[in-house]
Amino acid sequence: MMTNLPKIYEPQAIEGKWYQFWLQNKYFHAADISDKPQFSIVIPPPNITGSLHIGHALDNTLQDCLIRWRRMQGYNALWMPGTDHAGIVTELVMERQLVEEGTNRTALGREGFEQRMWEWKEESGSYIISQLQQLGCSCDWERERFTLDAEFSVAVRTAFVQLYNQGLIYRDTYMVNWCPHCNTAVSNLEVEPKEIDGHFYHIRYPVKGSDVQLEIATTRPETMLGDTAVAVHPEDERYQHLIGKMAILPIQNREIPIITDEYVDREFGTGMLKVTPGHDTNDYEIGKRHNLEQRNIFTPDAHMNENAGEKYVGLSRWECREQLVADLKIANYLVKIVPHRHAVGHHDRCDTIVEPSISLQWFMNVRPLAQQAIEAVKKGEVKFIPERETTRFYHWMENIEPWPISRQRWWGHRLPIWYCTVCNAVIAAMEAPHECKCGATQFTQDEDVLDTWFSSGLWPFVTMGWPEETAALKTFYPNSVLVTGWDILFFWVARMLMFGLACMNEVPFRKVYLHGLVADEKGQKMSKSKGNSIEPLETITTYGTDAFRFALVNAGTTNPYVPLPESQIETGKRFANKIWNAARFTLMNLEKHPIPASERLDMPQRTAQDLLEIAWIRSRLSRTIKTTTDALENFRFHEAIQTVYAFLWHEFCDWYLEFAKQRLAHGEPRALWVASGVLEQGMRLLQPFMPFVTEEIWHQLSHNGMRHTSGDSPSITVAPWPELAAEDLQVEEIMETVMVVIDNIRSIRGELNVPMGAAVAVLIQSPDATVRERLRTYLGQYLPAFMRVESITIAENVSKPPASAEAVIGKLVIYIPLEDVIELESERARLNKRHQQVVKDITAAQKTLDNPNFINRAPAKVVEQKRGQLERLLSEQAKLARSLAALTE
RNA sequence: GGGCGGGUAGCUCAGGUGGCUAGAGCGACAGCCUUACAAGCUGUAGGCCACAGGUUCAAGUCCUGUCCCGCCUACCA
Repeated sequence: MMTNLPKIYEPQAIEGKWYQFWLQNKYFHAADISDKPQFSIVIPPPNITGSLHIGHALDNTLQDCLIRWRRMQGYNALWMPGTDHAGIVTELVMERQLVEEGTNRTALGREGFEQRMWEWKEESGSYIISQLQQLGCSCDWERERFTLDAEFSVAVRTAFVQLYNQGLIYRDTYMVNWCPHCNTAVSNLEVEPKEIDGHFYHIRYPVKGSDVQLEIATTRPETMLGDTAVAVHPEDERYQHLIGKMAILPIQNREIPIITDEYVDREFGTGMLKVTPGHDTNDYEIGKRHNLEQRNIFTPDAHMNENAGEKYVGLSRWECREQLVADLKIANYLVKIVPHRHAVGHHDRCDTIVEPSISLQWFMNVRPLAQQAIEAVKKGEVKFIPERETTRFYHWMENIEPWPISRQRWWGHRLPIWYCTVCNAVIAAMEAPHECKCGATQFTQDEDVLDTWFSSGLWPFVTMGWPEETAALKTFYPNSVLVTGWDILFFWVARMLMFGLACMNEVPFRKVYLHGLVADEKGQKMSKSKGNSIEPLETITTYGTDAFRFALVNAGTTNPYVPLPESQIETGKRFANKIWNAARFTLMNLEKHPIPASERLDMPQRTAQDLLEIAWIRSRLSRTIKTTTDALENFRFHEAIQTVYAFLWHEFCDWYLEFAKQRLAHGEPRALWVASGVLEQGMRLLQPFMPFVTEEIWHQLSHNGMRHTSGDSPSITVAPWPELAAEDLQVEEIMETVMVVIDNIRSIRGELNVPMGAAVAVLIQSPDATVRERLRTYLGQYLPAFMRVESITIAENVSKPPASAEAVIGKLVIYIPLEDVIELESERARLNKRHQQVVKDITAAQKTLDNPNFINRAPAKVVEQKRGQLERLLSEQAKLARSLAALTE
């Protein structure tokens, strides 16, 4: 038998054990074919080489709660796990590692580099998985996938070729965001505009055959080396005479036309725009409209190329800027430099300032798919929670631009594109072609790899076996829910939707729950680089996994930023300890009072013999089950855990167990037996949130004489979700009457500092026979659970004993004679405070009831309530006034 | 420039479709080692629900405006 349960809950002692138990018994496994209803979630695959950060912890805890809850409800619940190769980020980390080793990726070569990446993946790849397991995640690990595994490769090629054949994937020369550090094109989404303090450089451009000098403002003087025009607004009166003339580009002394374009803002700067079609998106558009030359002045790593002129070749962008400005100044072309704050695009992965450049890239025309996705959402095939995200989604999708999908990198899915070495024909195919239509048999495969989001966009169906028509695909697609942070709505969610519609002809998931990002106490997003982040594993070691999960779920609102103060984790730890001790108490007493075989603990309907507190706790439990279930249905995680917390702590522990103690003291163990039943159900309710401590307690209960009410389940993980018993409003109302009286007596004792050991006499006066009857029956049973009681007197009329404290609750009055302790002053103060409050409430209620419109228009029920309230208040006020008068005498 | 979210106790936050006296956790104060838990128990204090109007019998909740804070988004060089 037990009794050696430690007084303090020790999470470290049990967590590993239970996780292994769950794994060994395959409780997390979902069947491909099942009679049960399906429920499926795919994990947002974490970076293979990453480690668990606070954002993962929140995201995965919420998913685990949903999966564990549905599993208990009897769903065939699949949580599909896996990892992402994560393209550029991963490469960058590896590159840093290589530099430390004194080498670099060029030295290794493509094959050597890829091999290193795979080796690294093999050795560090399971790290993040083991961390997810420490967090308690109940993924179906047998199914684990990787976005770069062999099956994925087939799927990616299949999708690519299909989209290519539909004309949705094409190759084009276009202006893209170029990252000079990563040496690749990136998409708009990967560019983060950041405000920086820069300058406006005002530069003079002479006009050919004239003394006029144009004054042009720019934030990037070095790009003038690529200027091929100067533009003004067609209706700008100031410059009409210059239109069509040639300007002379300083330093290079190149002639460039002065053109007109609607794009130019007359109000901004000098109303005159230098046009650099090769390195500015807007200028590129202007250039196309006017057929201007596109001059590329940068090398891929953003140094100046030969087009920049001899003097500048080889300089970096910033060196060139400095040199050029100096040269302009000497040649007297520089008018002034003024400080100017503006947004500059940075590559989100390496924080390098991107260089818009023209290059030959592969694009995906996402517009038609975006339209389909919008329609699917409008038809309700997918729902966003919170709803406001729908607006953001529409806005993005309606303005979507072609997606550059090729990356000049090595770690990723290589484009399934081959070029004929003879006729340059472009062939998209699953494998290298054998023969070109020109007869040639030699091909080279495109060097580029796909944007990492291309493959993760296929995640919901590739993980289920696509392009094969597998049973899993049939069973689990579309997924039930997707849970992720709002910050990757466009990156990932939108893409999955489009790919799902393109490849499966069906949305990938029914609901998308977008939670906030974890922030510190100042509302700043937690991140390692800011140094303000909570380390999940350290937290788990210090507080225990369940405590951590408690805090995460409790914070899991849909606010854009969710603070996670340490105190919340502390609360989780205390809560775990609280229920641990409730179990300890229950078990210790069950040893002395074993449950007889005839006893039913499964919360059936109330029977006439039931003790009031048993009927009450049953009703409260039932309400808790209902509220918790409802909250989970609607993704209100905070409400769900708050409900269970409040029930277990403040109803079960604070009241019910105290009642049970009282019963035990009188040799009546039944309330205790029921306590074990309530606790068992409470553990089941809490299991999705705090799986470890609940499993431990649940087993302790079963190994120590308690017969479970959850059938033959071998683990709480697969035990049924608690079922509703009937709520009993009358029982709750009776108990409420008793509790209010007890609260008031406690309050008197507390305020008047009555020592714990002192027994009190309680006199209660009530004009209501029903109330008197209830209190006569029950107060004597329950009051002694909380204090020493000398006697209880209940009557229609009670005369106030001398030197007594009193409390008035509506028409009911409680007197407690306290000859030894009472101080008239403090008693008067107490009553006076209450009296003032009552008078205030009376005024308000009176005012409402005096309004004829209220009587006429408010629902009868509301009017009646208000009248009842006023009546009670008036009665209370009268009694308080009388007592105050008596005290003053 | 456009859009979204927020402003409720000292702090962090709850407050489905308006309706009894606006809640919780943490913190503060006072008192308790009451035989499950001092990581506990009991009691107390603390709110012009940002501000100003409006709708309504009734507003923390709905509408309009204002002021702050945060975020997303946009081509102002």
